[in-house]
Amino acid sequence: MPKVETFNRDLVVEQVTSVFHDKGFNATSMQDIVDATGLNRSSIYNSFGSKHNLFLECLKTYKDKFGTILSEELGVATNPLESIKMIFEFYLKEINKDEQDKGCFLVNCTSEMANQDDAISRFLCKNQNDTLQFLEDLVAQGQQSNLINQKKTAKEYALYLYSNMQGFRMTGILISNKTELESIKNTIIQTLI
Amino acid sequence: MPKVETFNRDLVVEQVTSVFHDKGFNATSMQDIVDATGLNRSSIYNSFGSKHNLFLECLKTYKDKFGTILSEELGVATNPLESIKMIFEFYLKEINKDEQDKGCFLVNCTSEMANQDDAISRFLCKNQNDTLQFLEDLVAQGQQSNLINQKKTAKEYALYLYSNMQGFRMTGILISNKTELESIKNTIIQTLI
DNA sequence: TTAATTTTGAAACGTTCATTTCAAATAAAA
DNA sequence: TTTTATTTGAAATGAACGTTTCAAAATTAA
Repeated sequence: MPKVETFNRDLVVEQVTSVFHDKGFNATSMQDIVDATGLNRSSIYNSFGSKHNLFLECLKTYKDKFGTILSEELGVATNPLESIKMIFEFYLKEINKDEQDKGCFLVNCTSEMANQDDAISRFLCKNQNDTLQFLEDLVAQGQQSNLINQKKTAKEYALYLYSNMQGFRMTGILISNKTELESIKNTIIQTLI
Repeated sequence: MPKVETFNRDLVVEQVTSVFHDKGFNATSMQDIVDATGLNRSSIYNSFGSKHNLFLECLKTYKDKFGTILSEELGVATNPLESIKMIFEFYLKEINKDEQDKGCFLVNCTSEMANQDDAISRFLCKNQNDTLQFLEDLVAQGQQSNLINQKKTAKEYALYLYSNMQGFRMTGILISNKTELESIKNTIIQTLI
């Protein structure tokens, strides 16, 4: 029967994601991917189909991993407002970790490909809607317990927070000053209180 | 003496900007640029030097044009808070005009190239600092006239607004609903009052 | 141990890339 | 009108692109 894939698929996806995240889809060549993984071209095509397909898999894995880590972190939150704070603190940590100022893979992908590639666009839209729903639930709970003001509806605050998440990630590309970024985070939260 | 350029440089830059804005730097080929302008390759190289140089010129022109139009619009503002509101209303109009959901050329460029290209990065940083200073001045004036609260310093609010400008432009790529976008704008302003 | 099936390595595929070349066309200065 | 400097058009440059090919190597069920 068949010889089986010898490489670690998860590891390969992680290595490729790192390249895509750094350079974007279009600036990343198949040669870059070969170099980053040490795999042969034919192994990559055999296992992933195409550069585009490989990119999509990286994107999905990144989103899942990101979501999982975030969920874990939010587990210790004592209330919904605390959860929202922790989301931005999580982003802040991500920005500080990001020494090459690559920004968020998902945000970059939106900027580069949302208007060019239907499959990517659908994925990003779905991800966006999930995030908005998640935020709306959090805000609604926060408003019920009077931790978050009622000047706006939960849905409106969800949109506001989502927009700020993207802006925060973008801002982190050119601004690395921790104090400045923390100030932005605090100002965003101030709106809800 | 010399034969003189027959084409309209401003028009050409505008045509090329449109392509770069739509597809980004890396996905735009020299052939795309030839097609968009109707010029010959050698004319382009003769007049602009390289794809990279042409891109930089487009970026600078975009920024200048953008800044000029915005300044004109802000001319009718009755006070600093009104000016800030109008900035976001201007962005809102830009998003609504943007039927192909291309997003902001400058934001997209930050996402695609800030961590890859020193010349571009320097330009973007300078532009960012100018914008931050402009916002800080506006906020400071607004605080002096008690139109904007003093929960945060002018500099902190400038950073917050800058981050929101980027987020707003990013959000506009995937969200086209005018009401939702307007709600985001209002929530951002609410923070200052 | 053999047969069946897949993954691999290395090379090649045709296409497109950004850029260059250079003679011909052009236009203003002399 | 001639000279001089420059822009053009068309073609070519070599390198890099994403993808395919195919025989050889590898693995496991029979």
